[in-house]
Amino acid sequence: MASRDGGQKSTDNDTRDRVLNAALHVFSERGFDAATLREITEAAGANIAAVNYYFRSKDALIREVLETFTRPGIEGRIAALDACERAAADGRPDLEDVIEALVRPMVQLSHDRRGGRAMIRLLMQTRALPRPQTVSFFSEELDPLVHRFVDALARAAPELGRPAVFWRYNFALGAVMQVLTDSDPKTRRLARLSDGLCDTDDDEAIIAQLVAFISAGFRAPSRTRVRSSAARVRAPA
Amino acid sequence: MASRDGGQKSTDNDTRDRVLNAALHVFSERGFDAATLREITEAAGANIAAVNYYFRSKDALIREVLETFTRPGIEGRIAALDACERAAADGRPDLEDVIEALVRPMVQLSHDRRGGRAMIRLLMQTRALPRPQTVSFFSEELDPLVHRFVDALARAAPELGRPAVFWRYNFALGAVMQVLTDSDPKTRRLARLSDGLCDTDDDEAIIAQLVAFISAGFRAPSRTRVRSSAARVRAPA
DNA sequence: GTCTATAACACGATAGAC
DNA sequence: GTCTATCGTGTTATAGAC
Repeated sequence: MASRDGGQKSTDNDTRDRVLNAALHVFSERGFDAATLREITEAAGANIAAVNYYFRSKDALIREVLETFTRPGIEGRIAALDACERAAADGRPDLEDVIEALVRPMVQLSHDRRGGRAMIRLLMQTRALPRPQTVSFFSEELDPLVHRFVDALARAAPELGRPAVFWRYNFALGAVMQVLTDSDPKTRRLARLSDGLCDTDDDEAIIAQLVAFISAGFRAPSRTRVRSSAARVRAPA
Repeated sequence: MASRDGGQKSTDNDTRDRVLNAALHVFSERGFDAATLREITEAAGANIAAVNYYFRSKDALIREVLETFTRPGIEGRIAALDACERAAADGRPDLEDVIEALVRPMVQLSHDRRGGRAMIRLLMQTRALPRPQTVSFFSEELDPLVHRFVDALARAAPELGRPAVFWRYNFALGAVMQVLTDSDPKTRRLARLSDGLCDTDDDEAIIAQLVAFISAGFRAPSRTRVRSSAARVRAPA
């Protein structure tokens, strides 16, 4: 896309990489709209015109940031899923293992100061504020991953119907994203609320809690719906 | 709740309400930064100067939108929690009931076209992109609610340690937010991914799935951490 | 490749007529 | 209360010197 012959870029371009990195961090902290190219290039120690030279526009820069930094997280989860499917010779992977394959790469990513944490923040933003471009990008990149996990989970919890697996995969993903968001050093909401009871810097603690919670959730029978009535209170519209 | 004499505004002001409503919707669809006062007033059928007349600035308008439209969701959950605590004479509320008190008001809100859905989107945005003003506002308004739920959940699941209750309350909240986001008519991600298997318009189905998943998660014993090792694959940084 | 200078435009805010 | 007109600022993007 940029220049060079083959199509991609040659990695020895210092300025381009510095801008790309700065863009990731500024975007993640200020949002795509509020972040300005001036902030980004300033943080990168580059000139404003550089972004127009290496990328074409702000939109193209956004796209490039997503494409560049999204890959590691996806590959991490694919690798982990591969591993735990290989470990299951009978084609019935262990439920805990599959869930850990989903959870661990994301949790570890969230503590990576070199871009992982910023990428997680960006992911949250694209979910909260869908733009045509980011939405299409993420669905292209992430949909296959979702289906792989849903398949694995369906095999690991065969008593569950396929719709239930879909629902619960989403619940699981939401649980992860929530806790990563609330563990963010920027806000530390969970640590503050729990008065320090929850150590949001302890990867293994987070993973252990998540795996325990989620796998129990997946083992719950699909409910045939008969409720006690007590909590049936209408929400004010 | 708005006001009358005490200092605020008299509710029979048409233009002000129209601007406030338009602001909610435009903010929720475009984000606080991208949304312009021109868009908002145009959508409200009002003049640009109106926002400066009734509110003081864009920032003040944001604040007012949050304060006005945040209340129903909070009150809904408080009312539901009150009800299920009253139903438990022995001070040990039913776990499913507490969880439904958390879940039902939010799910129902998300299908309210009159502002609830927009409010949910806004909530997601403030979580994904914390600004000083919204962060302080939400923590003032929502922290007490969190503590009430954590207390109730701790009584409903007495075998769980308090840290575990905090972790899992967050997991639960994340599960809800995720499924509400993916059920949003704007994106319909879950319906698309599941090829229609999940009916994201069916309140009761969503609630049933959520309650089953979350309560099972809360019933899982706090894990004493011994893992099988299979899925222990390092994520690429 | 990098920089300065600037074009072209949109924003929030407000003054002042009605 | 409502409107028009405009000010001052900051934005992306680019032309052109180095």
